[in-house]
Amino acid sequence: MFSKACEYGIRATLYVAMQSMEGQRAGLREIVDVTGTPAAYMAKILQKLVHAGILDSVRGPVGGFGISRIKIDNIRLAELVHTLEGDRFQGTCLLGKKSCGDTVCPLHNEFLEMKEEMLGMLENTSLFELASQLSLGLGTLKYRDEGET
Amino acid sequence: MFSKACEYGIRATLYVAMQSMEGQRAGLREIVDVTGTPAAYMAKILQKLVHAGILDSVRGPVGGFGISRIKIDNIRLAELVHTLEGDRFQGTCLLGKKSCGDTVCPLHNEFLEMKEEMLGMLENTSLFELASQLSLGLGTLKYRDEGET
DNA sequence: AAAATAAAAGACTAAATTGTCCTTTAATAT
DNA sequence: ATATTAAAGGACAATTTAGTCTTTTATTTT
Ligand code: FES
Ligand code: FES
Repeated sequence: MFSKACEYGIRATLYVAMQSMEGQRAGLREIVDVTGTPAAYMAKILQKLVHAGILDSVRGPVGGFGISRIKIDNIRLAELVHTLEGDRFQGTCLLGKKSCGDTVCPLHNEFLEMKEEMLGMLENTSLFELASQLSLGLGTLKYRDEGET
Repeated sequence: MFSKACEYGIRATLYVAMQSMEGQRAGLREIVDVTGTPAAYMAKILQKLVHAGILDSVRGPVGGFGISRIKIDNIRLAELVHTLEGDRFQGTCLLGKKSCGDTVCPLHNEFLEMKEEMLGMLENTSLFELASQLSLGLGTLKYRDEGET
């Protein structure tokens, strides 16, 4: 569904959001540990999120990544996905057309409703909703079936 | 959403189905022309579909690809996708877990309904439905925004 | 039987994605 | 000031996906 970069990025962002809500910064080491993802690769992804203005970072001791409460409330999954995947989920076609324009792919009609629902979901789900659930212990950020031998 | 191989494969299969319903075999040249896809790559994909028992093929003049009426009626999009993508869409997680098992990813709850709908759609949409629509002139197999300078 | 046709098969190249490593820069603490 | 810490940055390696090219095999036509 999503690229690895996007998966990792979502997981990291949610962890950072969770920590920021507790007034804590999250360091790379910590993020990588709690998500079980490749450190150097995650560093790149975090960098991208900082560049995009989604996360903020400070260097040095006591440094790490954070995200403001305003952003936690306002940033939607769609923005995260767009930052990490580009246009791949931006109002586009299931079968690879650039957009569902004038002429339409063979799956357009069958999947129209489903697609609207999915894009709506991405557009309406805030980081806050997701991070809150995580704080309540619903859901995990680290998967056994991934890396980590 | 889907890989190129899968996109191309779906488009090709639908064209072959359309032609088979008219009692015509479809050759690679023709398929490539009508879908606007890279010929040699499409050949690989068609081969895979033949191996999977979805399409049949005959060599030599008057040869080409076909699909039986029974298969047109019974094969669902899910089978096609599974053949061309492996398990990537097989009852699995939006965020990359192998399956929505005991512990669940942060998107599981929000997207559960949507995902069920999508998997249901893949499972319930037959080639016949899609090919019929194409025969009626609804939908296109060749995209301007793709290759083909 | 030969010539022509079209799929099968396999080896290969190109590009994108994923992942690693190593150096630099900024912040803090001693 | 200097040593330490942690992110930033860039160059690289590995893997996967996408795409090409060339030869072989099966079928049909002449
Ligand atoms: S044209 Fe393909 S989903 Fe709309
Ligand atoms: S666990 Fe991720 S969608 Fe179910």
